[in-house]
Amino acid sequence: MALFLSTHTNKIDKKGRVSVPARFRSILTERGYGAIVLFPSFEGNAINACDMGVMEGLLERIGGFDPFSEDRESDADVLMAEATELPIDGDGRIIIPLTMLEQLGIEGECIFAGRGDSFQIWRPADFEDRMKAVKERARLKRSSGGSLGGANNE
Amino acid sequence: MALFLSTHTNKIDKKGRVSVPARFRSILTERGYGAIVLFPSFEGNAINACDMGVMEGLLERIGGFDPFSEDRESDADVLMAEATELPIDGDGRIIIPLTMLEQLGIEGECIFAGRGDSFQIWRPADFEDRMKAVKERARLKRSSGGSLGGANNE
DNA sequence: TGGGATTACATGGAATATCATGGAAATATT
DNA sequence: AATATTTCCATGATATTCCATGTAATCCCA
Repeated sequence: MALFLSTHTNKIDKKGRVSVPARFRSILTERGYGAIVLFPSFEGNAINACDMGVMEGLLERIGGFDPFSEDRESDADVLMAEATELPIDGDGRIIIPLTMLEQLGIEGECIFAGRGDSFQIWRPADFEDRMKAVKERARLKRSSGGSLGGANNE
Repeated sequence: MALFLSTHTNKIDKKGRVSVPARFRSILTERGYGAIVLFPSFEGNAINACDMGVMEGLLERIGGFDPFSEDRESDADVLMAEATELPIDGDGRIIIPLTMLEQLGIEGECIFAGRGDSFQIWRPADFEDRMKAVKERARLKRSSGGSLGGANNE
C-alpha cells in the first residue's frame, strides 16, 4: 500500500482553505476515501490526519456503544468528539477548523508531514524545532548503539 | 460506515427547538432513520443519542422479553423506559423533552458531541469540564504506560 | 540533451448552495 | 375558544462549488 511520505508546505488563504498535497490526495483516493479525518495530537502541538478507515478500526477496538459499561475508554470518546471529518473539495482543498488552527498558532501556511499510514499538519516553526530535536536524539542513540531508532514512534 | 465525529454547539429557542447538526442528520439518513432516540447517560450528566437500530442491538444484547427469566437487568428496563424517540422536523430540528433539559440544567444552547456510533448532548459548561478531566486522566495514564495503543500517539 | 510545449498543481476570487435560527401560519388538543 | 404543537417560510451567516491564473513540473521531439 502506498504510504504518506515527505513534507509539503502549503498556504492557508483567508477563508481557511489549504490544498492537500496532490500525492497525499491520490493515496486517499487509492484507499477509497474522499475526505480526511483530523484530530489533535496527544501533545497538542500538531494535528493528526488519517482516513475514516482508521477511525472505524479504532471504534472497533474500544467496542461499540454500551451505556452500562464503564470500561469504554473515555479518552476514546474525547478523540471522537475532537475529530472532524473534512471533505476534500473539487480543487483538492480542505478547510481546517479555526479552533485547531488557533490552538496551534497556525497562520498563513502549514506543513503536511508524512507518517506512513497517516500524516500530520504542523505550524512550520514548530515542525522545524521538532525535526532538530528528533535528529539530535537519533544521533545520541546511534552513538550508544541503537537499532533503527526512529522507525516506530515519534 | 460514517461515524458521528466532532462537536457542535447549537441554540435552543424558546419553543425548545434545536437543530441537529447537519452532518449528524445526514449520517442518520444514510442509516435509514428519520428520528433519534434519547436517554439519560449512566452518569446522569449528559443525554445519550443514537438511532433506533442501535437500541435494537442493545436490547438484543441485554436479552429480549422472557416472562420466566429474572436475570434481565433492571437497568435495561429503566433505560428503555427513560428513552424517547424524537422525530426530526422538516428543518432538521428536534424538541428535547423539558424534563431532560431541566435535569441537566441545559438552557439556551447545548453541545452535540460525536462518539462514533452514537453521540451525546451536553450542557456546554459540563462538557468542557469533562473534556479537561479526561485529558488530564489520559495524560497521567500515559506517563505510566497507558492503553489505546499507538492510535493517539504523537 | 536542450528547450519549447503541455500538463499538473496550488492559489485567489466570485458565484452558489447549505445551514442554523427566528418568527408566522396552520393544525391539533383539551 | 384558548393553548399548545407542528409545519411553513424568511434570512443572515457560513460553507461549498465554480472558474481563472501564475508557476512549477513533466513531456516530447528535433
